[in-house]
Amino acid sequence: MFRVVAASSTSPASTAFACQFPRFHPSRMRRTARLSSGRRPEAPASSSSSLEPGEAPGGPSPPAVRVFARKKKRSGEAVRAEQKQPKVEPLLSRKPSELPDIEEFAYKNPNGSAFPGHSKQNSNVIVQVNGVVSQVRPKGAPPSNWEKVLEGIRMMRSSEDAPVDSMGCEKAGSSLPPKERRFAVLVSSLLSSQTKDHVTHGKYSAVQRLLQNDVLTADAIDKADEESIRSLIYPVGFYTRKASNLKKIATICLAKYDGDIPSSLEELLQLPGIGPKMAHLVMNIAWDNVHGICVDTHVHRICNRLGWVSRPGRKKTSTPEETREALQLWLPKEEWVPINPLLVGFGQTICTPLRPRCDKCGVNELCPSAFKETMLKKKS
DNA sequence: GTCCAGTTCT
DNA sequence: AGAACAGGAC
Repeated sequence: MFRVVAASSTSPASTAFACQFPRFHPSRMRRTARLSSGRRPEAPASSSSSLEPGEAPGGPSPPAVRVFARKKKRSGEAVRAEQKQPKVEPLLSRKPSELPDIEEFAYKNPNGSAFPGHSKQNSNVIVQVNGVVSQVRPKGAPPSNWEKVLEGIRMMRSSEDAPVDSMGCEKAGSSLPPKERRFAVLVSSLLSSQTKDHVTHGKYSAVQRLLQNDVLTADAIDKADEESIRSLIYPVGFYTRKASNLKKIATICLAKYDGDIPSSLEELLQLPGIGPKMAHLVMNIAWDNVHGICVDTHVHRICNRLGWVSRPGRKKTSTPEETREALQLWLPKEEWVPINPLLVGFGQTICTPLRPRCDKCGVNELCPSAFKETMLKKKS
Protein backbone atom coordinates (compact mmCIF):
# COMPACT_ATOMS: atom_id res chain seq x y z
CA MET A 1 0.00 0.00 0.00
CA PHE A 2 0.90 3.58 0.01
CA ARG A 3 0.77 6.19 2.64
CA VAL A 4 0.85 9.55 1.06
CA VAL A 5 -2.07 10.67 -0.93
CA ALA A 6 -1.87 13.66 -3.13
CA ALA A 7 -3.25 14.97 -6.33
CA SER A 8 -1.68 17.22 -8.84
CA SER A 9 -4.65 17.71 -11.07
CA THR A 10 -7.57 20.06 -10.87
CA SER A 11 -9.34 18.53 -13.84
CA PRO A 12 -13.10 18.19 -13.80
CA ALA A 13 -12.65 14.57 -12.85
CA SER A 14 -10.71 15.41 -9.77
CA THR A 15 -13.21 18.11 -8.88
CA ALA A 16 -15.94 15.52 -9.04
CA PHE A 17 -13.86 13.37 -6.79
CA ALA A 18 -13.37 16.23 -4.43
CA CYS A 19 -17.11 16.62 -4.19
CA GLN A 20 -17.34 13.06 -3.08
CA PHE A 21 -14.58 13.41 -0.60
CA PRO A 22 -14.40 17.03 0.45
CA ARG A 23 -10.90 16.54 1.77
CA PHE A 24 -9.91 16.26 -1.85
CA HIS A 25 -11.22 19.64 -2.81
CA PRO A 26 -8.80 21.17 -5.32
CA SER A 27 -7.66 23.83 -2.93
CA ARG A 28 -6.74 21.15 -0.46
CA MET A 29 -5.21 19.02 -3.14
CA ARG A 30 -2.71 21.66 -4.02
CA ARG A 31 -1.61 21.80 -0.43
CA THR A 32 -1.30 18.08 -0.08
CA ALA A 33 0.52 17.85 -3.38
CA ARG A 34 3.34 19.77 -1.79
CA LEU A 35 3.47 17.11 0.86
CA SER A 36 4.39 14.49 -1.63
CA SER A 37 6.65 16.47 -3.87
CA GLY A 38 9.17 17.24 -1.21
CA ARG A 39 10.15 16.11 2.21
CA ARG A 40 7.36 15.57 4.62
CA PRO A 41 7.33 18.39 7.13
CA GLU A 42 8.09 17.25 10.65
CA ALA A 43 9.12 13.86 9.35
CA PRO A 44 12.12 12.49 11.19
CA ALA A 45 14.32 11.04 8.48
CA SER A 46 15.03 7.98 10.59
CA SER A 47 11.42 7.19 11.24
CA SER A 48 10.69 3.97 9.45
CA SER A 49 7.41 3.22 11.09
CA SER A 50 5.41 4.65 8.25
CA LEU A 51 7.55 3.34 5.46
CA GLU A 52 5.98 1.04 2.96
CA PRO A 53 7.57 -1.48 0.64
CA GLY A 54 9.39 0.38 -2.06
CA GLU A 55 10.29 3.26 0.18
CA ALA A 56 13.88 3.25 1.29
CA PRO A 57 14.51 4.42 4.83
CA GLY A 58 15.59 8.01 4.69
CA GLY A 59 15.54 7.71 0.95
CA PRO A 60 13.82 9.74 -1.72
CA SER A 61 10.45 11.31 -1.26
CA PRO A 62 7.36 9.14 -1.26
CA PRO A 63 5.77 8.44 -4.61
CA ALA A 64 3.41 10.99 -5.98
CA VAL A 65 -0.03 9.54 -6.21
CA ARG A 66 -2.43 10.80 -8.74
CA VAL A 67 -6.03 10.38 -8.00
CA PHE A 68 -8.77 10.17 -10.56
CA ALA A 69 -12.41 9.40 -10.24
CA ARG A 70 -15.17 8.18 -12.39
CA LYS A 71 -17.02 11.00 -14.05
CA LYS A 72 -20.60 11.27 -13.09
CA LYS A 73 -23.43 13.68 -13.35
CA ARG A 74 -24.37 15.68 -10.33
CA SER A 75 -26.99 18.29 -9.96
CA GLY A 76 -25.81 21.72 -8.99
CA GLU A 77 -27.91 21.48 -5.89
CA ALA A 78 -26.25 18.28 -4.76
CA VAL A 79 -22.84 19.80 -5.30
CA ARG A 80 -23.73 22.92 -3.32
CA ALA A 81 -25.15 20.79 -0.52
CA GLU A 82 -21.95 18.84 -0.25
CA GLN A 83 -19.82 21.94 -0.29
CA LYS A 84 -21.67 23.11 2.80
CA GLN A 85 -20.36 20.19 4.77
CA PRO A 86 -18.15 21.14 7.69
CA LYS A 87 -14.48 21.60 7.06
CA VAL A 88 -12.06 18.96 8.12
CA GLU A 89 -8.71 19.09 9.73
CA PRO A 90 -6.11 19.76 7.04
CA LEU A 91 -3.62 17.03 6.42
CA LEU A 92 -0.76 19.42 7.00
CA SER A 93 -1.56 19.60 10.68
CA ARG A 94 -1.08 15.91 11.03
CA LYS A 95 2.13 14.23 11.97
CA PRO A 96 3.42 11.95 9.24
CA SER A 97 2.97 8.95 11.46
CA GLU A 98 -0.68 9.84 11.70
CA LEU A 99 -1.21 10.08 7.99
CA PRO A 100 -3.75 7.46 7.14
CA ASP A 101 -3.32 5.10 4.29
CA ILE A 102 -5.51 5.82 1.34
CA GLU A 103 -8.33 3.57 2.37
CA GLU A 104 -8.86 5.23 5.66
CA PHE A 105 -8.11 8.61 4.22
CA ALA A 106 -10.71 8.42 1.55
CA TYR A 107 -13.55 6.86 3.38
CA LYS A 108 -14.05 9.32 6.15
CA ASN A 109 -16.67 11.91 5.55
CA PRO A 110 -16.03 15.28 7.12
CA ASN A 111 -18.42 14.41 9.90
CA GLY A 112 -16.47 11.22 10.50
CA SER A 113 -19.23 8.88 9.46
CA ALA A 114 -18.78 6.04 7.06
CA PHE A 115 -20.36 6.10 3.67
CA PRO A 116 -24.11 6.46 3.69
CA GLY A 117 -26.13 4.03 1.68
CA HIS A 118 -24.83 1.51 -0.74
CA SER A 119 -24.78 3.39 -3.99
CA LYS A 120 -22.04 2.79 -6.49
CA GLN A 121 -20.92 6.37 -6.53
CA ASN A 122 -18.49 5.82 -3.69
CA SER A 123 -16.76 2.84 -5.17
CA ASN A 124 -13.47 2.35 -6.89
CA VAL A 125 -11.16 5.26 -6.76
CA ILE A 126 -8.41 4.78 -9.28
CA VAL A 127 -4.95 5.69 -8.12
CA GLN A 128 -1.57 5.62 -9.72
CA VAL A 129 1.51 4.85 -7.67
CA ASN A 130 4.90 4.85 -9.36
CA GLY A 131 3.22 4.34 -12.68
CA VAL A 132 1.13 1.41 -11.52
CA VAL A 133 -2.56 2.03 -11.85
CA SER A 134 -4.78 0.23 -9.43
CA GLN A 135 -8.18 0.47 -7.93
CA VAL A 136 -8.70 1.03 -4.29
CA ARG A 137 -11.94 1.03 -2.49
CA PRO A 138 -12.56 3.15 0.53
CA LYS A 139 -13.07 1.05 3.61
CA GLY A 140 -16.70 0.26 4.11
CA ALA A 141 -17.72 1.40 0.65
CA PRO A 142 -19.50 -1.18 -1.46
CA PRO A 143 -17.43 -2.63 -4.29
CA SER A 144 -18.49 -1.52 -7.72
CA ASN A 145 -20.77 -3.88 -9.57
CA TRP A 146 -21.44 -5.99 -6.50
CA GLU A 147 -25.10 -6.21 -7.45
CA LYS A 148 -24.23 -7.43 -10.94
CA VAL A 149 -21.83 -9.98 -9.50
CA LEU A 150 -24.40 -11.23 -7.02
CA GLU A 151 -27.01 -11.49 -9.73
CA GLY A 152 -24.56 -13.30 -11.98
CA ILE A 153 -23.80 -15.82 -9.24
CA ARG A 154 -27.52 -16.32 -8.64
CA MET A 155 -27.92 -17.11 -12.30
CA MET A 156 -25.16 -19.70 -12.19
CA ARG A 157 -26.57 -21.18 -9.03
CA SER A 158 -30.05 -21.51 -10.45
CA SER A 159 -28.78 -23.85 -13.13
CA GLU A 160 -26.04 -25.61 -11.20
CA ASP A 161 -26.94 -28.08 -8.52
CA ALA A 162 -24.67 -27.79 -5.55
CA PRO A 163 -24.63 -30.14 -2.58
CA VAL A 164 -25.66 -27.31 -0.29
CA ASP A 165 -28.98 -27.04 -2.10
CA SER A 166 -30.28 -30.50 -1.30
CA MET A 167 -29.12 -30.59 2.29
CA GLY A 168 -28.77 -28.00 4.96
CA CYS A 169 -29.47 -27.49 8.58
CA GLU A 170 -32.31 -25.15 7.59
CA LYS A 171 -34.49 -28.17 7.20
CA ALA A 172 -33.45 -29.82 10.43
CA GLY A 173 -36.40 -30.69 12.61
CA SER A 174 -38.82 -28.57 10.65
CA SER A 175 -41.68 -30.70 11.90
CA LEU A 176 -40.71 -30.37 15.56
CA PRO A 177 -42.04 -27.91 18.13
CA PRO A 178 -39.99 -24.68 18.38
CA LYS A 179 -37.72 -25.64 21.27
CA GLU A 180 -36.92 -29.06 19.85
CA ARG A 181 -36.51 -27.58 16.40
CA ARG A 182 -33.94 -25.09 17.66
CA PHE A 183 -32.01 -27.81 19.41
CA ALA A 184 -32.14 -29.89 16.25
CA VAL A 185 -30.76 -26.98 14.24
CA LEU A 186 -27.87 -26.59 16.66
CA VAL A 187 -27.07 -30.30 16.58
CA SER A 188 -27.44 -30.42 12.84
CA SER A 189 -25.06 -27.50 12.33
CA LEU A 190 -22.53 -29.08 14.63
CA LEU A 191 -22.65 -32.42 12.87
CA SER A 192 -22.65 -31.07 9.36
CA SER A 193 -19.64 -28.84 9.74
CA GLN A 194 -16.51 -30.19 8.12
CA THR A 195 -18.23 -33.15 6.60
CA LYS A 196 -20.02 -34.11 3.45
CA ASP A 197 -23.61 -32.98 3.80
CA HIS A 198 -25.17 -36.23 2.68
CA VAL A 199 -23.60 -37.92 5.69
CA THR A 200 -25.43 -35.75 8.17
CA HIS A 201 -28.65 -35.06 6.32
CA GLY A 202 -31.02 -36.92 4.11
CA LYS A 203 -33.01 -40.02 4.80
CA TYR A 204 -30.30 -42.13 6.41
CA SER A 205 -28.34 -39.34 7.99
CA ALA A 206 -26.79 -38.89 11.38
CA VAL A 207 -29.45 -36.39 12.37
CA GLN A 208 -32.17 -38.81 11.31
CA ARG A 209 -30.62 -41.57 13.37
CA LEU A 210 -30.54 -39.34 16.43
CA LEU A 211 -34.17 -38.41 15.85
CA GLN A 212 -35.32 -41.96 15.30
CA ASN A 213 -33.57 -43.08 18.44
CA ASP A 214 -35.15 -40.26 20.40
CA VAL A 215 -31.85 -38.63 21.22
CA LEU A 216 -32.33 -35.27 19.55
CA THR A 217 -33.21 -33.34 22.68
CA ALA A 218 -30.95 -31.90 25.36
CA ASP A 219 -32.54 -34.16 27.94
CA ALA A 220 -32.04 -37.34 25.93
CA ILE A 221 -28.47 -36.57 24.91
CA ASP A 222 -27.60 -35.69 28.47
CA LYS A 223 -28.91 -39.07 29.64
CA ALA A 224 -27.42 -41.09 26.78
CA ASP A 225 -23.88 -42.33 27.11
CA GLU A 226 -21.22 -40.86 24.89
CA GLU A 227 -20.43 -44.18 23.24
CA SER A 228 -23.95 -44.59 21.84
CA ILE A 229 -24.00 -40.97 20.62
CA ARG A 230 -20.71 -41.64 18.94
CA SER A 231 -21.99 -44.71 17.13
CA LEU A 232 -25.19 -42.95 16.10
CA ILE A 233 -23.45 -40.01 14.50
CA TYR A 234 -20.72 -42.10 12.89
CA PRO A 235 -19.40 -41.55 10.23
CA VAL A 236 -19.60 -37.75 10.36
CA GLY A 237 -16.20 -36.09 10.41
CA PHE A 238 -14.57 -35.83 13.82
CA TYR A 239 -17.31 -37.94 15.40
CA THR A 240 -15.37 -38.59 18.61
CA ARG A 241 -14.95 -34.94 19.42
CA LYS A 242 -18.44 -34.10 18.24
CA ALA A 243 -20.00 -36.76 20.47
CA SER A 244 -18.07 -35.36 23.38
CA ASN A 245 -19.09 -31.79 22.56
CA LEU A 246 -22.69 -32.86 22.07
CA LYS A 247 -22.82 -34.31 25.56
CA LYS A 248 -21.34 -31.16 27.07
CA ILE A 249 -23.70 -28.95 25.10
CA ALA A 250 -26.74 -30.95 26.17
CA THR A 251 -25.72 -30.70 29.79
CA ILE A 252 -25.20 -26.96 29.53
CA CYS A 253 -28.49 -26.42 27.69
CA LEU A 254 -30.33 -28.42 30.32
CA ALA A 255 -28.71 -26.67 33.25
CA LYS A 256 -28.75 -23.11 32.01
CA TYR A 257 -31.41 -22.85 29.32
CA ASP A 258 -34.10 -25.32 30.35
CA GLY A 259 -33.23 -27.65 27.51
CA ASP A 260 -33.42 -24.89 24.94
CA ILE A 261 -30.39 -23.43 23.18
CA PRO A 262 -28.83 -20.08 24.11
CA SER A 263 -30.47 -17.18 22.33
CA SER A 264 -27.51 -14.83 22.17
CA LEU A 265 -24.35 -14.90 20.13
CA GLU A 266 -22.14 -14.61 23.19
CA GLU A 267 -23.76 -17.54 24.97
CA LEU A 268 -23.67 -19.70 21.85
CA LEU A 269 -19.96 -19.06 21.53
CA GLN A 270 -19.46 -20.37 25.06
CA LEU A 271 -20.60 -23.83 23.97
CA PRO A 272 -17.77 -26.24 23.19
CA GLY A 273 -17.21 -26.72 19.48
CA ILE A 274 -19.27 -23.67 18.56
CA GLY A 275 -17.21 -20.98 16.87
CA PRO A 276 -18.26 -17.80 15.09
CA LYS A 277 -19.32 -19.51 11.87
CA MET A 278 -21.81 -21.79 13.55
CA ALA A 279 -22.92 -19.27 16.14
CA HIS A 280 -24.08 -16.92 13.39
CA LEU A 281 -25.64 -19.77 11.46
CA VAL A 282 -27.61 -20.85 14.50
CA MET A 283 -28.67 -17.29 15.28
CA ASN A 284 -29.88 -16.91 11.71
CA ILE A 285 -31.64 -20.25 11.32
CA ALA A 286 -32.76 -21.24 14.79
CA TRP A 287 -33.68 -17.82 16.15
CA ASP A 288 -34.27 -15.95 12.92
CA ASN A 289 -32.29 -13.19 14.56
CA VAL A 290 -29.55 -11.94 12.28
CA HIS A 291 -26.54 -10.56 14.13
CA GLY A 292 -23.95 -11.23 11.49
CA ILE A 293 -23.03 -13.09 8.35
CA CYS A 294 -22.18 -16.76 8.59
CA VAL A 295 -18.75 -16.78 6.97
CA ASP A 296 -17.28 -20.15 6.15
CA THR A 297 -14.24 -20.84 4.02
CA HIS A 298 -16.24 -20.54 0.81
CA VAL A 299 -17.57 -17.10 1.69
CA HIS A 300 -14.13 -16.10 2.94
CA ARG A 301 -12.32 -17.29 -0.18
CA ILE A 302 -14.82 -15.96 -2.72
CA CYS A 303 -15.22 -12.54 -1.13
CA ASN A 304 -11.46 -12.15 -1.26
CA ARG A 305 -11.25 -13.31 -4.85
CA LEU A 306 -13.91 -10.81 -5.81
CA GLY A 307 -12.07 -8.05 -3.99
CA TRP A 308 -15.07 -7.52 -1.77
CA VAL A 309 -13.18 -7.43 1.49
CA SER A 310 -9.89 -6.06 2.69
CA ARG A 311 -8.27 -4.69 5.76
CA PRO A 312 -6.45 -1.40 5.90
CA GLY A 313 -3.10 -1.69 4.23
CA ARG A 314 -3.82 -5.07 2.70
CA LYS A 315 -5.73 -6.34 -0.26
CA LYS A 316 -7.26 -9.34 1.43
CA THR A 317 -8.57 -10.38 4.77
CA SER A 318 -6.72 -13.21 6.44
CA THR A 319 -9.43 -14.84 8.54
CA PRO A 320 -13.14 -15.53 8.13
CA GLU A 321 -13.83 -13.25 11.06
CA GLU A 322 -12.11 -10.34 9.31
CA THR A 323 -14.09 -11.15 6.21
CA ARG A 324 -17.32 -11.11 8.18
CA GLU A 325 -16.59 -7.70 9.63
CA ALA A 326 -15.48 -6.22 6.31
CA LEU A 327 -18.47 -7.66 4.47
CA GLN A 328 -20.93 -6.42 7.04
CA LEU A 329 -19.67 -2.88 6.51
CA TRP A 330 -21.33 -2.62 3.13
CA LEU A 331 -23.49 -5.63 2.29
CA PRO A 332 -27.15 -4.75 2.82
CA LYS A 333 -28.60 -6.69 5.70
CA GLU A 334 -31.23 -8.46 3.65
CA GLU A 335 -28.36 -10.29 1.92
CA TRP A 336 -26.66 -11.42 5.12
CA VAL A 337 -28.46 -14.73 5.33
CA PRO A 338 -28.80 -15.70 1.63
CA ILE A 339 -25.17 -14.86 0.87
CA ASN A 340 -24.01 -18.00 2.67
CA PRO A 341 -25.85 -20.72 0.74
CA LEU A 342 -25.32 -18.70 -2.44
CA LEU A 343 -21.56 -18.53 -2.15
CA VAL A 344 -21.18 -21.99 -0.60
CA GLY A 345 -22.86 -23.57 -3.59
CA PHE A 346 -20.89 -21.37 -5.96
CA GLY A 347 -17.72 -22.37 -4.16
CA GLN A 348 -18.55 -26.06 -4.36
CA THR A 349 -19.17 -26.05 -8.07
CA ILE A 350 -17.35 -23.23 -9.83
CA CYS A 351 -15.25 -21.01 -7.60
CA THR A 352 -13.50 -23.98 -6.06
CA PRO A 353 -10.55 -23.61 -3.71
CA LEU A 354 -8.18 -25.31 -6.11
CA ARG A 355 -8.25 -24.55 -9.80
CA PRO A 356 -11.45 -22.51 -9.92
CA ARG A 357 -13.46 -22.94 -13.10
CA CYS A 358 -13.12 -19.35 -14.26
CA ASP A 359 -13.96 -20.44 -17.81
CA LYS A 360 -17.37 -21.57 -16.62
CA CYS A 361 -17.98 -18.54 -14.46
CA GLY A 362 -20.55 -16.01 -15.59
CA VAL A 363 -18.94 -13.14 -13.70
CA ASN A 364 -15.33 -13.69 -14.69
CA GLU A 365 -15.29 -10.33 -16.44
CA LEU A 366 -16.13 -8.63 -13.17
CA CYS A 367 -13.73 -10.66 -11.05
CA PRO A 368 -10.25 -9.28 -10.36
CA SER A 369 -8.96 -12.78 -9.67
CA ALA A 370 -10.34 -14.46 -12.77
CA PHE A 371 -7.87 -16.84 -14.42
CA LYS A 372 -5.17 -15.92 -11.94
CA GLU A 373 -5.20 -19.12 -9.94
CA THR A 374 -5.42 -21.56 -12.78
CA MET A 375 -1.75 -22.45 -12.81
CA LEU A 376 -0.75 -25.72 -11.27
CA LYS A 377 1.33 -25.43 -8.17
CA LYS A 378 4.97 -26.07 -8.81
CA LYS A 379 6.50 -28.92 -6.92
CA SER A 380 9.37 -27.76 -4.77
C1' DG B 1 -0.21 -38.76 -1.71
C1' DT B 2 -3.67 -34.23 -1.39
C1' DC B 3 -7.82 -32.04 -0.43
C1' DC B 4 -11.86 -31.03 2.19
C1' DA B 5 -13.38 -27.55 6.60
C1' DG B 6 -14.45 -25.27 11.55
C1' DT B 7 -12.77 -25.22 15.98
C1' DT B 8 -9.46 -25.79 19.44
C1' DC B 9 -5.03 -26.17 20.93
C1' DT B 10 -0.15 -25.21 20.56
C1' DA C 1 0.50 -19.54 11.80
C1' DG C 2 0.16 -24.34 12.01
C1' DA C 3 -1.27 -28.80 13.81
C1' DA C 4 -4.80 -31.99 15.08
C1' DC C 5 -9.04 -34.02 14.40
C1' DA C 6 -11.69 -38.61 10.55
C1' DG C 7 -12.37 -40.69 6.82
C1' DG C 8 -13.82 -40.51 1.98
C1' DA C 9 -12.95 -38.88 -2.82
C1' DC C 10 -9.83 -38.55 -6.26
